[in-house]
Amino acid sequence: MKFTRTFSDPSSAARCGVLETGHGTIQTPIFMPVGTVGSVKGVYHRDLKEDIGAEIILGNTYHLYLRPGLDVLKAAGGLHKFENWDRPILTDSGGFQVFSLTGIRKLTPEGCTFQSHIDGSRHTFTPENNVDTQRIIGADIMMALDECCPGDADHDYAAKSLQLTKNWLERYARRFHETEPLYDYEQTFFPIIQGCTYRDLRTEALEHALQFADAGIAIGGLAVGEPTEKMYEMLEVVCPQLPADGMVRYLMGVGTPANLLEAISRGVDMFDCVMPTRNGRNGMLFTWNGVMNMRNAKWEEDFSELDPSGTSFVDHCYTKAYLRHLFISGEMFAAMIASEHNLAFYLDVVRQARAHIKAGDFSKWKEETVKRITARL
RNA sequence: GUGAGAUUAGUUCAGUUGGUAGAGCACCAGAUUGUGGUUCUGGGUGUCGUGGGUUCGAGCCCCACAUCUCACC
Repeated sequence: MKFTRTFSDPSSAARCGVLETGHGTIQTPIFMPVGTVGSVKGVYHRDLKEDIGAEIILGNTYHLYLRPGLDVLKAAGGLHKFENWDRPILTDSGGFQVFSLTGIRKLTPEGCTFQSHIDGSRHTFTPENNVDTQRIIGADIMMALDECCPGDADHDYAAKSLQLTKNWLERYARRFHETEPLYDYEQTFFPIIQGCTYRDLRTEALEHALQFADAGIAIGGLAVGEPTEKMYEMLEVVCPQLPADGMVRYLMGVGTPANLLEAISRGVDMFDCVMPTRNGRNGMLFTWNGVMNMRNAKWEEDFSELDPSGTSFVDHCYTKAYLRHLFISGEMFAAMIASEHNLAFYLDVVRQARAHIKAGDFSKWKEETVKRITARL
């Protein structure tokens, strides 16, 4: 895997680049739709490619390990074949799920044990078996197993948590280099920088993680309860200390469209977030002119097209009133339309960002755009 | 036609010895950041069927009427 920086914005840390994978190249900055269990909920793969323009999607190791399970994934020949997606896939290790979603989990020197949210069965993730699992899934980009430290943790907790993440990273890297891909394309893995909101810990984390990084590195443990300004501050601490060339920067789990633009201006290249799909399923639409809650009564008789400036076909063939009706009626079609629109919008946001970085007017454009897209309609 | 029961929020219903009413769902609004097709937070939106009566005071007690349900001629 190879990352090449192609353009840099003169007035900010924003940059463009190209990430080459075994399933094609990715233009950065990029947003990656989340497809936890092998499906971007409610969206056809055809639309992901042709309408939305997704260049890479996510899968989740925790969820896929529990269901359908490794036997099925192995028999299918990996996740790409299983879900019929021929572009790159990135898998989260499942560390976030194990630490944030499951109440019942226990840390051991070996790894972490947890109970399945499906049937309560007990399982253990270790850095070693996590590598093996992501080999079977066949992700182009595998994520290291880490502990996602809460945003409000004190320094003592965050420091101990970081030690665990560092130890697991070393073991993860060792296993990764001892093993080979199971399928006929290259795999790489990204280390994850933790350290909560503490400058010293973030610096310690990135210096350690860089020893194990190949073409990319992730910034984790942000947008997990800390103020947004703290998140930006941490990006300003971390990004300048990363190599300018050859290493793509992935901010995990972020965020709102405004978060994306602010992070891009601070040097981030890759994003993923459940917000366009999850919030979309709940009636929230993101647009260039602001955010709409499609459940609101004010759309009841608004027969204008969904989003006149939208790039998706759904923006022009359905009306606001119709989508509100579908949401109020609990129709699954509502979730499908909203997901399609939001993902198309997110991909349009990073597409426009790339264009403005290349045009050299990114900072000015970002300031104006953030004001527009954060309005409430 | 006779008898019994019922009538309170959009809906299903609660409402103590009489002190101008409250739950679920729905609805309205807000949250949601490495996805448990969610979850959470806030909001009561009312001519207590109608008209009288008793009472300092009636959703509650009394009378009449209306409507609905059931049973019986």
